Amino acid sequence: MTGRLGAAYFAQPTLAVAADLIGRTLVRPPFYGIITETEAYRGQDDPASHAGKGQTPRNRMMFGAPAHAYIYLIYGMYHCLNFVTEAAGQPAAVLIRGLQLTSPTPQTLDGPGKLCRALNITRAENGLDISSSSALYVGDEKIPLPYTTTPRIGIKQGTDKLWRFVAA
DNA sequence: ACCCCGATCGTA
DNA sequence: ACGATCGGGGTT
Repeated sequence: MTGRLGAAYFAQPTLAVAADLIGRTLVRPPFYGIITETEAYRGQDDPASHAGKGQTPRNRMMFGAPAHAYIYLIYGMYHCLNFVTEAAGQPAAVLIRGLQLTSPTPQTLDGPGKLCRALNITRAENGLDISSSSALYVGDEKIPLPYTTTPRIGIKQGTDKLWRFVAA
């Protein structure tokens, strides 16, 4: 008997969620995969975050309720999947960067753009409530995986923070 | 209206 | 090391 992670889970501090998601199962029927890489982004005191300079039409999901998807287009051709964290009004999210697919075909997805491309995730689903959607959610079972922390990838500010979490 | 550039990726 | 590709956001 398994369930899913809901609003109470994603309302936790962003760093804790980003670390804890390593080893959990992302469900995107017909795809299942173990989350192997994440990054934390917070609006406050985080110049690397989209929400670092306040709310805009693009980043508004980050300011909303936890357990919703924040999906945006990057470099004109790739999408990035995030899960909104912390309480509504507090801008924060966790970027899902790596997945070890187990079904329907074993495959390593290393990189947020590749991940979204493989799972057919686009901003058409921006704002999706992953606490109730059957199209996308995170299972509550967990495989304990050791992980390391590093600076986040592809940013020019905030590189001093070790907010990237990678399964060892 | 214009300009810059990005939480990326594949190829060279 | 570099080009693809385009929308967001700040500036004129």
